[in-house]
Amino acid sequence: MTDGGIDTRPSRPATLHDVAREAGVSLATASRSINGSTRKVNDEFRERVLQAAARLDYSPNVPAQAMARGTTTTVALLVADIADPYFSSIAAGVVAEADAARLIVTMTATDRDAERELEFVRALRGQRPRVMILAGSRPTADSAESALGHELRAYERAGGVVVLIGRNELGLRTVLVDNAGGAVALARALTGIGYRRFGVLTGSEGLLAEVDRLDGFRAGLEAGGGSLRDDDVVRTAFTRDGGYDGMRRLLSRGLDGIELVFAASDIMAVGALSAIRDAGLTPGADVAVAGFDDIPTARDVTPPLTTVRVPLEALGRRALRLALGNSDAAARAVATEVVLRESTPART
Amino acid sequence: MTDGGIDTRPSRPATLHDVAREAGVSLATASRSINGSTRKVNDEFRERVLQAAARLDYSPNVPAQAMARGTTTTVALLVADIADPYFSSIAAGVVAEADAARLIVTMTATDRDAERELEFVRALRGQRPRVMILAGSRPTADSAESALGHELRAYERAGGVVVLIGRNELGLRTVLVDNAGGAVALARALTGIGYRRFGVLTGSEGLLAEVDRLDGFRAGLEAGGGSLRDDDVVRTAFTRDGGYDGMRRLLSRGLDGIELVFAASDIMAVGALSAIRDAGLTPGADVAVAGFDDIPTARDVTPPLTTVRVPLEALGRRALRLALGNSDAAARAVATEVVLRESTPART
DNA sequence: TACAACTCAGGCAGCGCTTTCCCACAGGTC
DNA sequence: GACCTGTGGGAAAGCGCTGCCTGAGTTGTA
Repeated sequence: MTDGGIDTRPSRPATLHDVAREAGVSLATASRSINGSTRKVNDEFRERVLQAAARLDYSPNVPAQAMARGTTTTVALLVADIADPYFSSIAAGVVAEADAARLIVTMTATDRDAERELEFVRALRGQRPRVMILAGSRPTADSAESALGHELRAYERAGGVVVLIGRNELGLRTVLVDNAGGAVALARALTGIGYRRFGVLTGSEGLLAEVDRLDGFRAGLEAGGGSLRDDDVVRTAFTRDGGYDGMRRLLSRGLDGIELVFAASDIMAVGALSAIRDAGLTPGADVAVAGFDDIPTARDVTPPLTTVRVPLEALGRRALRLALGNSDAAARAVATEVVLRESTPART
Repeated sequence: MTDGGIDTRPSRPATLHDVAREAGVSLATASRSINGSTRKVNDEFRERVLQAAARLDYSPNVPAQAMARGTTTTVALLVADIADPYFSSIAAGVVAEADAARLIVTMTATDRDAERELEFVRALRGQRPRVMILAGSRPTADSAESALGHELRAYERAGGVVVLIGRNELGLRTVLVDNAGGAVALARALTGIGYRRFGVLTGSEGLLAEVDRLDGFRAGLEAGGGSLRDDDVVRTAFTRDGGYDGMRRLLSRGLDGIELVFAASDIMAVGALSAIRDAGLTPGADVAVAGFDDIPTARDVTPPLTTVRVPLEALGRRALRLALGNSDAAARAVATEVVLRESTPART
């Protein structure tokens, strides 16, 4: 870490006070020059201040500014799992939008643990973020629920704004995905290309997304003339391995006429594809598969996966816009779009 | 947003002062009770303070604490692209480790733009984070380089610590990946199962990772008796589409005896697989493909991709540990591991 | 009884910044 | 020339918290 002749002793960072002294002006003038207030500052003074700041490598102390101004420039984002493409895409959207608003994003993972989520909300509240965004659907009712609600309400009462993504509770601002509509459209598209007998892999936690997708799919089948028997609905974990296991269960029990398996998320569908292949069958040809979300991988598996595109990054952007008071972001659920690919070849 | 009978007027959040008054103790005692200092506090007093805090929904103002204490609890993380599994995995590691150290992570994306990176470093410096982590290799030399170095050095001089992931410049702390070693091992493994004639898809930006992987692969081939002609090395974008294009170039030019194409990253390899398939060939059988990184998708494509595993999350954890002064994290480059899968069937 | 030695609550001075408020001065008007 | 108005720099009061310092009260010892 040595640096030649340059002085590397840890010295305290330059303060505005230092800059003011160096420029030979008052603290107030220095402040006004650097961050530009409503007040005007003589050009020559400003120039002097700016040069002094550059000379001292001055960088305004954000916490101090926050305190003096009584407001921060922070957005807190709470997701279930950062490495999950679903959430990292949302995060990318939030960050991009925050960027445009010159806000900075702090990010934390709950690991899908309601206890941790509560704990983090509590801790994050202390940061006095302007906005708190919670992504990731959770079971509709649980013990930590009321505590979470209490915490979030206290935060809002103190002037914060919270936005929920993909869940609708507690009377808070929400960005919803049109899961039901997408599932309806998917079912109709599939019946439209000749499928009649279906199976479903869905989660077992009662998440909002799970329920809406299954209900929507059912409704769409009804409209399109497809059929789904209750015991062809397999409940399993909402993960790749869950999809694999669920599909295996279906296969070992005997497909019994099922032509297409709808997995309630793409990662489950990916697991299902592997299970089909491991059983010696060819996905698409022997049994078709469709998913939901359109994660990037969906294009890259073989056969490419039919799915419903959820504009994840847009979801993140919209959440922040909504928080910042952009009312058109408050519109109805984010639209989804059916994407037919080779995992569901047309049946003629 | 209405709330029944409860008062929802935005009121200023409770301060420690309020809590102290409510509990009938001094500010100092309230502070000591809530955050626990070296000083002891009478149990009864503490209890009273804690209850008052709960009653008022008190949440300590972190920026104010930061200022009073003269130190924050923030880690700033700068990555190229949050939605990229490579970076989101690293981020997950950083966040997990930060969590353990009760630090919170702020995250920003540079979009692979050196200008933006510089701008962000400047802005982040103002947050006075304890640690700054920059992930994502960049061309070794460019115009913004010296400015970036200046900024980072100023930050370190003021007591911060910066860690670079996957790049080694400016004499800063670094977490390095053993790209060369992994590539050597991969080449030997591939020659070991019978491959002799190779092609390579690599990036065109001169990134450290690109260079090391290619050099290592060459060295491994030499040792293992494989051959790689200079004009069988295709330089293209370090992305999925770059991989697709590069492979197509190779195919349309004629494979000319190439048995296996090594793509310098998994996403490029995924693109290459698609290109091969689109050309009517079967990846694995007609031409083998290997990648690098072992992103989750690598298992899910068909055929599953042979690659070199880079423990991305561990990389993130290690970066933070290193920053926090855990010296064993300063050890040598993070080891990588060859993972042979069906995209490179043994040639007998 | 007197005094030393502790213990621990409370007072208060900052931390680095923004933002009134005050005031000096320049320019304009009658 | 007296007065008003507008402009813009500087002094100073906080923002919410921590941590040093003071000093009151308690216990122990001679």
